[in-house]
Amino acid sequence: MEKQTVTIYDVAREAAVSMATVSRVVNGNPNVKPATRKKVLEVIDRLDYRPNAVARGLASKKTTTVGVIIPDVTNIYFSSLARGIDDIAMMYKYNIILTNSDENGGKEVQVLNTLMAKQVDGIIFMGNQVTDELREEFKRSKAPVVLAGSVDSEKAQPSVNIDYVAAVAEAVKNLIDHGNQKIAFVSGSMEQAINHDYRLKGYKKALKDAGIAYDDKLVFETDYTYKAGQSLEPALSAAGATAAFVGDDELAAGVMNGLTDAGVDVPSEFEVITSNDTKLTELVRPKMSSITQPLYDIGAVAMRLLTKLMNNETVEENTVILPYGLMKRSSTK
Amino acid sequence: MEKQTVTIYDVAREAAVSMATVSRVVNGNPNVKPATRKKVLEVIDRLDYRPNAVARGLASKKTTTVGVIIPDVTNIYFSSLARGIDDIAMMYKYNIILTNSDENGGKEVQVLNTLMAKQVDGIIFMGNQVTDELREEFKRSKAPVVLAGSVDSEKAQPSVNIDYVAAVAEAVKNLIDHGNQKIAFVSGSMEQAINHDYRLKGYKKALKDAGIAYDDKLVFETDYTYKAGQSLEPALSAAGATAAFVGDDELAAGVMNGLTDAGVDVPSEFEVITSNDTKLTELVRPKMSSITQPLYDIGAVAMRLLTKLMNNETVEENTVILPYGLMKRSSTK
DNA sequence: CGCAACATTGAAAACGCTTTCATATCAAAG
DNA sequence: CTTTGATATGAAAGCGTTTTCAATGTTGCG
Repeated sequence: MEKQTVTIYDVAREAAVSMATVSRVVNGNPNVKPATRKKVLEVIDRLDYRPNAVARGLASKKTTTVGVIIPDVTNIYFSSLARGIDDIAMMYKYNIILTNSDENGGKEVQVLNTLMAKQVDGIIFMGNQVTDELREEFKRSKAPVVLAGSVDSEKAQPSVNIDYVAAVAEAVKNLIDHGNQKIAFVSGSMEQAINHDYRLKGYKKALKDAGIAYDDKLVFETDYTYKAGQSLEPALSAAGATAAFVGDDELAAGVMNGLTDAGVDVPSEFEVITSNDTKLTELVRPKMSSITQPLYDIGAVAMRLLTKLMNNETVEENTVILPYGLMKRSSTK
Repeated sequence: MEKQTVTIYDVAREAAVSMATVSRVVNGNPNVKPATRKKVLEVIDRLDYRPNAVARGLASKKTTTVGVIIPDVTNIYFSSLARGIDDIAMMYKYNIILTNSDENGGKEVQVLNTLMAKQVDGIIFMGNQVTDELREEFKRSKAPVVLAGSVDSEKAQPSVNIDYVAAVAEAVKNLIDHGNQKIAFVSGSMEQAINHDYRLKGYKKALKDAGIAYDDKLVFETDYTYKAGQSLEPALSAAGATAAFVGDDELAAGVMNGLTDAGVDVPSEFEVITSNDTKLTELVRPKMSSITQPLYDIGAVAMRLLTKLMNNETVEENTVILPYGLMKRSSTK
């Protein structure tokens, strides 16, 4: 009892018009006599006709779906962006094919290829390591690609971000102003552009401005997990750090809880400032001070930018920088 | 300079074979002489041919993509399921079209329709309120639908869940065993089947078993947000509750922090147990005791079930119940 | 060597729509 | 009435595959 599908042809026959006319009314083409339109609409309603988007995609070469590559949906930072992306996408009648990449280069390339095979009209990429291979794929893609909350040292792709260098510098300066001399820099892999090309740069800048020598013993490269942060405490203390800038909220929560559990009081004995201003910052105690980012908007703006690109509209600026801020909560003095 | 796409026809011409043969090698059909296969493969490689999935979808009536309806990606409970779904989907060569519904019936119906228009091969639905309209749409869908971590009182759809009634009953019994007599039931909308048909039932059962009278003054219906939980404190105290079962982790974190901030000590003065065992339970202090659920697995199993359904394999049991547990952390005595 | 049986291949018809181009229709103008 | 310039409509050619069916090759065996 396979359900029978009604096609545009059925509608045409029943309404005694041509497929072309049905297509016109379905697509809102104005060149249809109102009476005809009405007649067709009635038949469509009666037969419960629903256009087949696949056929449409083949004929029109537009699928109204965009691919979204995300490191891990489970990471609030990225899922917040994703939410912004999806909302705007829906607003513009696009759908999202979402795939987790785990920031794994091989997987990313593979995913990118299947997205292209599926003829997505555009792609939003999140992930902070754009390998050469990936960059090549981006180039060969006929669908525009925009990076959201992610940077590429080559700056080849349109992207939406905040000014990470300035934001981190400001955050670290804040820590310095509180009298800290030994400030740890805790982040994910240094291979990621966002860490070595932006955050670390901001960190160094703040130190330099304050006349503090850079000491790579204070740089902790780990992964973006709660556990990783939690187990960092002994090392942090051993290095003599009295404060830390952390590149991810979950990681920061781990760091903070690890400290607290070890009897180090935050913020009186150790200050922590984090980067992404996700809801996690408010959940933990003490609440975490953070660089603030318009997470939802980064996604939303990236998607909006993508719609323009897909539409061949000229965009004034391919690299958009959204404003950041510093939110003082209770993990800093 | 529109990028030129190479089609199966180009490959056929260059390899001096028919499209049919190319199609065969692309699809791994064994009826091709090894020599021919090799020749075709070389041409494919040389021309960098990539099959157009849309055309393929039209011709084969299979798109290898499934639709996923999620209340909000930003909610860790659901994003954890989504992660399981995506991983298994990828394993079976499917892609995911992900859309947020905000549990809004109208939006859900609309989304469902566009998914069907896009000819998805199957659908995974998350959201705990299956309206009649939605149920109708499910029925008319020729793509199989499975509910993940979500229940429908009608039990019409295949689904993957835990035994909510038993789990909640056990959680509440635990609270009772600690000497609590006035236990609050805090959840989202009572219109959701999971709340009124399952959790509340479990709650009542536990009370009854312990000979405690049910008092609807202890039932707090709110929304699943941190803020909502946080602002519940005065009401909770006013009702004289000394413990609470909460239906969502973020909400529970709010409840707990609200209590703590108001000077009520958890767990000595007030115990809290939550439902979803997401990472949040470990982030907050005190860590939250929770019903444990195999979140990732719920998604994974749902997707696996869906693959079977899409494949017309006979499945022994449409309604799968995964095991739950109780994890004692520090928000209960 | 001849033929059955099977392995390979190709031609062409779908798949369900959009879009171009030509034809028809029609109201207003001459 | 004819002519003209829209305005409406239809025919048919794609879009890039899969798939069916028939045709052709090939092999083994008597």
